Amino acid sequence: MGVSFAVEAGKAAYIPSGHDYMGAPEQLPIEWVLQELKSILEDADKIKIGQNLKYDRSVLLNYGIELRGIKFDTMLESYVWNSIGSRHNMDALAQNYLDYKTVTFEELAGKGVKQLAFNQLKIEDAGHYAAEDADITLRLHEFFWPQLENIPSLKKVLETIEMPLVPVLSHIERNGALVDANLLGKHSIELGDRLTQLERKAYEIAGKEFNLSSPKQLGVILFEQQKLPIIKKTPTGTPSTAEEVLQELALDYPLPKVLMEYRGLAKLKSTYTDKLPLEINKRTGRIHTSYHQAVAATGRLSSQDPNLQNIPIKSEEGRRIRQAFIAPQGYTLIAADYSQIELRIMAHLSDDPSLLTAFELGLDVHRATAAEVFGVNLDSVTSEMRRSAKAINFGLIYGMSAFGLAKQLRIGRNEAQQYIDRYFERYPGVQRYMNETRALAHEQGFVETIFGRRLYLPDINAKNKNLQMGAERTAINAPMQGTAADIIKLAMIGVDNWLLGSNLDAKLIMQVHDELVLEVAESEVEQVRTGVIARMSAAAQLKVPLLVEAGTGKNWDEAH
DNA sequence: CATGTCACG
DNA sequence: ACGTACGTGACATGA
Repeated sequence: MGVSFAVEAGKAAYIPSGHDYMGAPEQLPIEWVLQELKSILEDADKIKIGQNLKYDRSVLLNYGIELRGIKFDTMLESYVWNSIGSRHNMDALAQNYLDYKTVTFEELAGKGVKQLAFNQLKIEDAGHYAAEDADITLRLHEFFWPQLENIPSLKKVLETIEMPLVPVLSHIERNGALVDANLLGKHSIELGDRLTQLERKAYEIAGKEFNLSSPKQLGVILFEQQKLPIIKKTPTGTPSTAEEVLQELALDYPLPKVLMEYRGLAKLKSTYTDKLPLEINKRTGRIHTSYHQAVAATGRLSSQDPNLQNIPIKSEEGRRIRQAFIAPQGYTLIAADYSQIELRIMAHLSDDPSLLTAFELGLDVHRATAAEVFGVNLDSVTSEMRRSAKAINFGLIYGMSAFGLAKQLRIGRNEAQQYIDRYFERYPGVQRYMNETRALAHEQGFVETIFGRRLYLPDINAKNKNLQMGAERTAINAPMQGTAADIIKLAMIGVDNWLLGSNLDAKLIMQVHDELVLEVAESEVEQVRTGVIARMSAAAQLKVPLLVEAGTGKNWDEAH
């Protein structure tokens, strides 16, 4: 509809172009406006400041303009400055940091079905709104940047991680992923049949029909009609019908087992096999998610519309959904993921000799932990011991309690405590690191990743002990989860820039926290695989090697 | 729009 | 006595 900009705080301009309400004045054609601006927008030496520039970059690219010189993004400045202080949309930032109330789009255009489109807004109104956006963005930059410059680690996170990542994410979003809608359609029909059967079975056991997808109706059947024991309550005090409850009830009663199967399949159908085909872009024939760079407090990305970071994998049925993510004719998918990256980061941070040695020797770390905790040789570790050790390792990353471990492993609390005690005896460095991290969090009110990204913990000294303990768990977890996020972001920048500067027919199409997925011409698979592994492994120099495993295949499941 | 549930790392 | 593992996003239900 138009372009707004500002070069000096307090002054801004709007060039209207596409407004077409009754009586709208004649305007410059957008193609002409952009042609005139093209040389500035594409000049890498003319620095650009914006709010969520990934979006602007993409819009401009639709008009054949490659936005260069993306130097500062106020959304990301805010996120690096304080990832949880506020939401990072411009209206909130203006309110929080400039004490300025912006005109919201709703105030201008109304809301609901009667809301006006932007091209229906009076040029005077639109002009004020759009110019204010530009002005406020510039003022926000002038607020954030001097403060970020004062904290070198934050400046570095912004300049070497978040800003260079913007075009990379834009590339991935625009590349999109190819999905076989036909295959998903067949899967949907099959799931539908199985759900109908399960429904019948449930009605038979219950003696009447009810909506299996309604926790409320289900609660009546289970706890009032069938009088099954209440194992857990939801936060509102109603009896819970969650998976773990059903699992326990299933030991003694027939209906919960049917419900568990129903829920699992219904989730796959409603969220994935039915919906993903609808997300395929008509023009490109591919699925284009949006990656959000300023949502997760720890530094991770999130994926939305659709979320491609929670595509099923754990069940056989789930893997069939991954099989629908395919490579086009002549291409292959590569899925490269970091092996145990958070535990490796824990080894690095804690400097624990046993943990460092385990990774240096390339041991199966859960097996090694089991050997230590249960006092046996590596060769004598049973699968049960390994399972327990794995739960302990994950628990440590999450800042677990004996209670949590006991629940996870379905063992007594005392036994769980013994496991933990034994672990800390064998890995004293880890215990020291955990204690130091908690103390530091209390002292300074935030924790940091290896790269200096901060996570503030407003509840770390709260009177409410639950809040405080929650903040302590976050304090333990955030440096590991956040450092892993920093590392893969650096790897993405390295991989994307390498591919762009090469003649390789290969592109990034997805990121799933510790995994990158690429679509590569068949003839170049080995070259790209080697290059990706090298760049992911070299994204950071830790005291332990960063192991990357990369598989290939015609679909995402096969590539794992 | 809140709630409960469940998919992923 | 109570609540207790970290981080997300999407769906169906029902008020």
